[in-house]
Amino acid sequence: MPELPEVETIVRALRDGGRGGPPIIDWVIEGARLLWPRTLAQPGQNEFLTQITRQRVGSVGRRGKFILLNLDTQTLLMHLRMSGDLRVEKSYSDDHKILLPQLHDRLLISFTTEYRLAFNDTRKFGRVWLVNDPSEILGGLGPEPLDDQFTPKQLYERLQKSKRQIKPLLLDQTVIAGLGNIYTDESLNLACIHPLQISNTLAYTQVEILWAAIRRVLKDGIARNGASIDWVYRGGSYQNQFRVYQRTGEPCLVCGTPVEKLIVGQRSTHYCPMCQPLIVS
DNA sequence: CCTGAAACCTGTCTGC
DNA sequence: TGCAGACAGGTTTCAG
Repeated sequence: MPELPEVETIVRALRDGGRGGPPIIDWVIEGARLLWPRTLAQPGQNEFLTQITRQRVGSVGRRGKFILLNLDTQTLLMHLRMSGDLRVEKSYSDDHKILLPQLHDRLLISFTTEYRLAFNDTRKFGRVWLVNDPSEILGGLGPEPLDDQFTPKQLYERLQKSKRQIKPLLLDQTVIAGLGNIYTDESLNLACIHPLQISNTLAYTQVEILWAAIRRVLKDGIARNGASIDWVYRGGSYQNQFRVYQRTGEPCLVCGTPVEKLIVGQRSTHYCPMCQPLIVS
């Protein structure tokens, strides 16, 4: 499911309330139930359950597609991968019975507030880490695209360093953090760049346009609470703004040419062959 | 260094 | 109706 805008939407809901649940800031963890052991990447199950108990949620953050719960002495990192989602809900029914986990719940973290955080993940690709130093997991990530620190020059230098196709490069989280298949296709279309264009052939002007396109698309995605596709993600309406993603055969909104699809790096890739020509030099 | 394929999983949709 | 196959918002690992 989630790329940067969907993860940001979830993070804001944990912080401020929303998506059906109250904020979890300042809540104290009472315990945890691991329903699918492989969801826990680090540490072992016993250490995890012991260490997380009685820690307070000081703040909630995001880095790329990672969700960060900053606890008293440690950080809980969560990555939703393809089909993960979080719910904040009551642990008990009105007659004080513990509510059963929902289908595909993989981890339940209960708070002393009688609420719990459910990590739900149909495809079981999602992972959580409880670590002392988050940089051990997040250290390799590229820049945050919406940060003030992130400049066109910075993007240009990274693209110049590589001769890879631009689409797989933008999906590489060590190059730039947070883009996934949807927002990469949308960014490249907005910037009029072919997904197979070799990154170091892009002129600085084009990279400036791409930089602006990436930020525009991500900000619009956040403004609409992300995109809901198929059965996976709750809320979000950015799917109604798609310019090319999943619009194969439909007319380009700019020139009317049918949107084409090809496979790049094993990922479906949607683009307008007229607006996004491959420039061979 | 780069690309492509496979693996990790379950569910949905399409076409025969 | 049933079933095989393709495909899905991500990442890692391995072969060439």
